[in-house]
Order: sequence, then C-alpha cells, then structure tokens
Amino acid sequence: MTASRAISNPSMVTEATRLKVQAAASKIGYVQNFVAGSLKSRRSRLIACVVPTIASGSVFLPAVRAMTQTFERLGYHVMLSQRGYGVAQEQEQIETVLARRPDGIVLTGTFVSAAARRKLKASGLPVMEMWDMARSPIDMLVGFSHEAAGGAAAAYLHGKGRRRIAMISATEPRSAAREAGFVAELQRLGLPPPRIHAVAPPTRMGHGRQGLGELLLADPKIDAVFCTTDMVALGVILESQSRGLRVPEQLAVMGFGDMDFAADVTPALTTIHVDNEQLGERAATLMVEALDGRRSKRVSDMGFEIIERASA
Amino acid sequence: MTASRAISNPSMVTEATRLKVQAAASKIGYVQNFVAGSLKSRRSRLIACVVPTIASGSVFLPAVRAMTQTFERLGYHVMLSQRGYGVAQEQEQIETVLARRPDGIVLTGTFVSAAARRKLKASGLPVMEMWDMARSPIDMLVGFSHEAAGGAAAAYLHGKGRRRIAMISATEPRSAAREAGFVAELQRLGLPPPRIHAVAPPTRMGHGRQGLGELLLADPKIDAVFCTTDMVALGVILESQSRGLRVPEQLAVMGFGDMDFAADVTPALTTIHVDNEQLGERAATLMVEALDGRRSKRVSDMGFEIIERASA
DNA sequence: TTGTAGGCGTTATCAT
DNA sequence: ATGATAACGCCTACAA
Repeated sequence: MTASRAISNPSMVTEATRLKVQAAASKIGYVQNFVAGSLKSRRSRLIACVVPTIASGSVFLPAVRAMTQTFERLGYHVMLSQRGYGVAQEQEQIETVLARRPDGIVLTGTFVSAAARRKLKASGLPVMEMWDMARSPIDMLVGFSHEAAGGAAAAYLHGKGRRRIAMISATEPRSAAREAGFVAELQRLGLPPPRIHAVAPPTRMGHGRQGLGELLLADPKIDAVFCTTDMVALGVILESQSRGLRVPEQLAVMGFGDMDFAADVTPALTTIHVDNEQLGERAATLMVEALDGRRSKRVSDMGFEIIERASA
Repeated sequence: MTASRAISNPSMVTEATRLKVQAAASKIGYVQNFVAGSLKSRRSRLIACVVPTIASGSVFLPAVRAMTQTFERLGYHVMLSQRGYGVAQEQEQIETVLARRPDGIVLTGTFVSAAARRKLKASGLPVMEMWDMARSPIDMLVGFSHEAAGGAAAAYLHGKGRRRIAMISATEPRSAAREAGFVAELQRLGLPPPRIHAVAPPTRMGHGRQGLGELLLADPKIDAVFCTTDMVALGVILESQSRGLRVPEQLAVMGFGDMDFAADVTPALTTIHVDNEQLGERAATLMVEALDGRRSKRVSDMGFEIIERASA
C-alpha cells in the first residue's frame, strides 16, 4: 500500500520511502497498471471522443486537436471513435464505448439519435457536445450557432449590395444548419430563395469548381456565392479565374472556417472565423471541471466572426 | 459465469439462456465492463496511437484515419496521443500510455529516442511504425522511403529538362528525409546543390508563397521547385501567378502527398502519391494479425508513385 | 452446456 | 506516515 501511494500520491509518503520505492520500481521495470486502478477507483482518466471523421479538410479538426491536447495536459487520455456521416450501428458503438468506462464523453459535430441520447443520459457520465449550438443539450455544450453564421453571411453579402446570391452547401447536418440560416435571412431581406448546389462531405476544392459551373449554368448572373467551407470557396475562386470572372467585382466569394490558407489566397478570402483553439480548450476544461465536481456553465456559445478580406 | 458467457461468447451458451440473460441485462441497463475484463484476461482491445499532431493539413492524416477505421472495424478502440514535434516528456508520455495496458502501439511519423525505443521493446508489446521506412524498425513497420521519394522528384524534374531546381522543405524529420534524397539525387545527376527554403511545420499555403519569394530573391532564374507538401506547392503556384510567372513553362512546381485538391488546381499539380488508405489499413491489419499470434511480414514498403499532371 | 473457485493489480477504508 | 484487508467485475481453469 505504501508503495502504491509512493507512486500515485507521493505527497502522502516520506521522501525517504518514496525514493526507496522508486528505486525498487525502476530496478524491476515496474509500470503502473491503470486498468487495475480504474477497476477499483472507478476513475479511468479516459475521455471518449466521437467525431464524424478525422479526414484532413474537416473544419472542426482544429477544435478536436486543441481539445485532445488540453486533455493530455490535464492528465487524461483520449479515445477517438469515428462515426462516419451515417448512423448505422450507433447503438452498438456507444455501448462498446461505455464498456470502457470512460470518465466522460465528447460528441463532436455529431447528431445523435433519441435512443442514443437516452443511453448516454442513462450512463450518468458527463457528456460534452462540441461545435454546435442548435439543440437542447444532453448535458454540457461548447459551440456556436451554425444558423446564425449562415444568417450573418447572408446579411453581409446583402450589405455589400449583392442581390443574386447562391450557396454551395454540403449534405451534412451542420452545413444544413448554416444553409437554413442563410436562406432564412435572405428571405427576411426580401430576396428570392438562393440557388443552392449540394455536395457530399468531406468537401473538396473540386466541389467548388464544379459547383460554380452548375450554378452559372442555372443562372449566369449570380453575383455572390457563400460556400460551406473555405476549401470549396477556394475552388470557386480558381474556377472564376479560369472563366475570366473577376472576384470580387463580378462575383463575391465567401467561405467558412477561416482555414490557414484563407488569408493567403488571391484575392484573400472573406470568411467566417471560429476560435477553434479556445473552443476545444474550453470543452476539455469544462469537462475536467465537471469531473472534479465543480460544474460551472453547462452551455457556452463561442460565437463567430466574419473576417472581411478581399473576396467579398 | 453463464451470464458472462452469454454476453462475451454467445456461441458457448444455449439460445434460450442467451435470451434470458439478454432480457435481464437490458432490464437492469447492464453495460459490460471491459476494464474488469481486461484486468483478468490481459487483453484490452485498445491500441495506443502516437502522432505528431492531428493538425488539418497533416499529410499522414489520411493514413491515421484509415488505420483508426480499420481497428474499429476489427473490434479495437484507438487511444490517440499527440506528441508534438518536440521530444519533451517523451519518456513520461510513453510510461502513461503503457500504464493503460494497450494491446499494441502505433507510432506515426514519429522518431523516438533510444531510451524510448528501449522502453517500448521492454514492454513486449507489438509496436507498429507507420509512414516511414528509413530505420531499423523496433518491431513492425508499414511505410515508404521518404528519401527515395525525394530522389524520384529530383530525377523527374531533371528528366523534364530542369537544371536550376529549388526546394521548399519543412523542419521535420520526414521532410528532412525527402530533402536528403532530393539533394543526393541532384548531386548524382551532376547538378549543383539546390537552393532550399526551410519552413516550420505544420506547412501552410503561405509558406509556399513566401518561400517562392525568397527563392527568387536568391536566384531569379530557378526553373523548378519541389515542395514538401501539396499545400505549399499550391502556394507556389498562386504566387507564380501573382508574379506573372507561367507554370510550368517558366517554373515547374511539384508537390508531395497528392491531397484531394491536387488534381483540381490550375495547372493541375504534379505530385507524389502514397496510398494512404491501404497503408493505414495494412498497418492495422498486420497489428491485429500479430495480436492473433500470426505475424506475417514485419516490414512492408508501400512505395509511392509520381502523378504527372500539368504543373511539372 | 453450466457451475465453482480464485485471482488479475490496484485503491478505499479502517487501523495502527 | 504506514500497514492490513477487502473489493472492484470480470475471465481462466477446472469440475460437474
């Protein structure tokens, strides 16, 4: 028992014994066993994190990165599950995650079925939903409103005098929310429903190139395109250049995500910025606070910001 | 015990008892406890995966994604640790990972100190190194030679008649290996040492724009640039266009990674392709085979392929 | 096919 | 500050 304390809780032991234990441990190559410890203590210091995918262009990846890093800094490990954009075997997946007895669960950009929500609630574990705002949370939530972001994009483009505004959206819940906000705001401003080109995630530059082509085919006079991600917006800019369309004079292009190339594009990309570093860090911090028994805010809206550059 | 079998190993139990157990289990909301199971069985069905970072542009992320997905399909969970590009606290990090008693460890794009290698070997766990070829492996390895890739790029550009060839490289071990192979091959071909512009990872488009500027300042007559990632190459292309330099006529641009935008750039990007899907899947498959006691190949060179497009 | 016994390596608890 | 004891929940091994 003293040896156990010397390793897990050195402050409860004399310096002399601690050294003795440490010497013996390193002599025999002892490595602590968290599995046994977790069994008795009922704390695993493991966080389960469910994401749609860790594909390279994913717009929420920076938040996941920051979150993971923060958890590691605070002494937790992260178990990552990719859920895909479908919902098959969601139940089973949650079951096997819960069987690991994580101390908490983080859901990122993931809509969850009612049955799954019930299962998560029944588990009694702290649940953090990250990267979205738009529902009654299961437990804790750190995110921002995708609808509001879409609405802000519409208002911004309208404010720049654009009247034939189109969108390239993705068939994925968060993108759909941005689209809904975008459409609603345009309607409120008295504009006709925008032309929308839908693409399947994960979004790529090619979607932007091809999407602009389709949009121009349907209406050669569109004067603005709001894109569901910056990578798509970059595709729209390149396609415009190929077609001799001047950005922003003839076509305003607006992105979402403020990815690290946005400022370096020509023309520099006007886009919507979300503070992913802080978002991910706050999600992890609030989770750890909850685990330490001091829950503060349960819901935190991180907001967003339109970054005005040259493209719109 | 029968209940345990009904859940973990249903084939050892009558259908009738299995149903009875399942009914009871769902009535009380029973969720299996892998922690307890792992303690006795000494199998955790957990794989620890150490990566430098999951930043969005990381060129190895598709391999990690495929690997994770394969592990999940085969019934394993993945614990992800970001190590950063530094080496601080590497020992401690490995220690806490081993304390979780994972069934195996995957190191991705990660050089490991001698002490850490010893610790990993001493653990007796199967270790998979992924995404590189160039050393005596700790245990298993699935990757390709970055030196050979760099050499192939040099030979390709030379074969296209380019003689004043530069490179934009990153201060990161794999990029350094590509650089070394690139430099060696140019020397073998009788060319002078290339001008090299070094940038800090993670690489961004801006690195390409700025890097080309620096290279042209040092030598206005360079006729080719090999870039350490496609995103950097895209920056070089955009910067060339801004400066009125024609690609590929005046400047050949070559990337690395064949990211999903490479084909959609104008001019389409000539680059080096690695089959990340298969690489990640094979790494996971070989690991699981090792865990099942049937080790086949321990080292697997996945090779690479130059994708000739318009930019070089 | 089902049941019994015991232990995996730690930590909570109580005692010294 | 240290020690003794039991228990966490499952699975291995063996028996019926």
